[in-house]
Amino acid sequence: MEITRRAPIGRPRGFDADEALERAMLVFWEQGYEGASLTDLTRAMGITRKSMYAAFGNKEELFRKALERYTEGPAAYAARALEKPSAQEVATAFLAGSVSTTTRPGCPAGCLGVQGSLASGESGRVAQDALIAWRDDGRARLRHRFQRAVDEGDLPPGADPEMLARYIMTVANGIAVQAAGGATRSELQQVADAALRNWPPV
Amino acid sequence: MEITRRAPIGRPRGFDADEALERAMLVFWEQGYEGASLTDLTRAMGITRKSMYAAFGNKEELFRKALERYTEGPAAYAARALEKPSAQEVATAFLAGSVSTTTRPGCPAGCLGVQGSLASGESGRVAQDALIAWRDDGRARLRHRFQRAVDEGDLPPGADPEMLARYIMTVANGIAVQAAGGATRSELQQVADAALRNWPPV
DNA sequence: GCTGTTCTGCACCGATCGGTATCTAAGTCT
DNA sequence: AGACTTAGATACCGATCGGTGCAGAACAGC
Repeated sequence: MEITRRAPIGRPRGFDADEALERAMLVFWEQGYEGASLTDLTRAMGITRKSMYAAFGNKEELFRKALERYTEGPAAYAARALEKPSAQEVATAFLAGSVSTTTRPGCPAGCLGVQGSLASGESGRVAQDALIAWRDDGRARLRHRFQRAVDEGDLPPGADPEMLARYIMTVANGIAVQAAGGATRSELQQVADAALRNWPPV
Repeated sequence: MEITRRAPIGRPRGFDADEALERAMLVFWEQGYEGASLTDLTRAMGITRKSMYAAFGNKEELFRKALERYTEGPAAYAARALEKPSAQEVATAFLAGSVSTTTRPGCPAGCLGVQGSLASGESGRVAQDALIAWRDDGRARLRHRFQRAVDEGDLPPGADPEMLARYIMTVANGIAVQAAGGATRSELQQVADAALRNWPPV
């Protein structure tokens, strides 16, 4: 079989799909899944409903793709934090990234992974479940990282990676809620610092 | 002028308004403001749209009244916590109440004051603002209580009531998000305990 | 050129949204 | 009894919801 890598047949689309997805992500971030209508979304994306459906499937698929983009964009601080050399640095960077992303000027306040669909009616259930899985995934990565830290002696043998991961994720979620309510970056960084003051020593 | 306290004139309503409001609160709690349609609400309340409008005004007013009921019902742990004799006990009771209310069997998981309308489109802005004010109020009460504790020597003179209040509220908000994602009561109580381990000593 | 394929713009779909008009039933008042 | 007031049921309102059908425009390969 022969795989050809040519220009796609047919009329090329007249918009940048990446740019459109970025705009959609911002609308979901600010208004949540149910609060963002197709009219809001396509207006921000600068395309028609038909083009959106052709390029992204439907509203649920668009949300999923916006969430992926969020993970690799504004929420990339999480992956970077996990690569820090010590558990203490992981936790510190994770919370600092959470503070800075939820209070970034020019972006919606808060976290898409929290306020995108925290509670919803039937129509938003898919988005809600996607975000629960997203947060669970983040927590699992923290847990594995802390388990590794225990194995490597970076955390004391009695440390509980499961609980520590949930603790950090809980504080990050709380920071997101506070940011959505208008808390400032410095106020939240103080909170993050306080939350780490009892971090288990080596 | 003479004020008469008689039975109201006209046909008496055929439903218990308190009971109906309780049911509406549960729907808002589970589905959020925008996710709860009038059909969902009135079906759960067991009354018609017309009766709901006559008794409660409109959807926004119904939400506000449901939030009041939530404050005096499921969220009454907050007021009780503020009356504890020491700041340490206030913080401990506040977080324990938050854990137990957000994970109560038979009630929706999470906190109405968080997931009721964390992010929304234009139509949910009123509810969103009401919840921001609700959380701000709770935080202000904690701050005043902690300020009193500083004045009374219950907290060290260097303690920052503003920051401590925001810290406790942030952890409580995070607990609510975690509960909405299915975290169990014992898991969250561990998190609450961890969050208090660095509480400023006397 | 022509044909095939895909994108765009617009009108439109049925369903549901929050909210109401109308009529009748069920009470209190004089 | 009869006037008055309010609750309840039904049907309905215009607007908006997520999602499509259709005709024409813009590209590829031939």
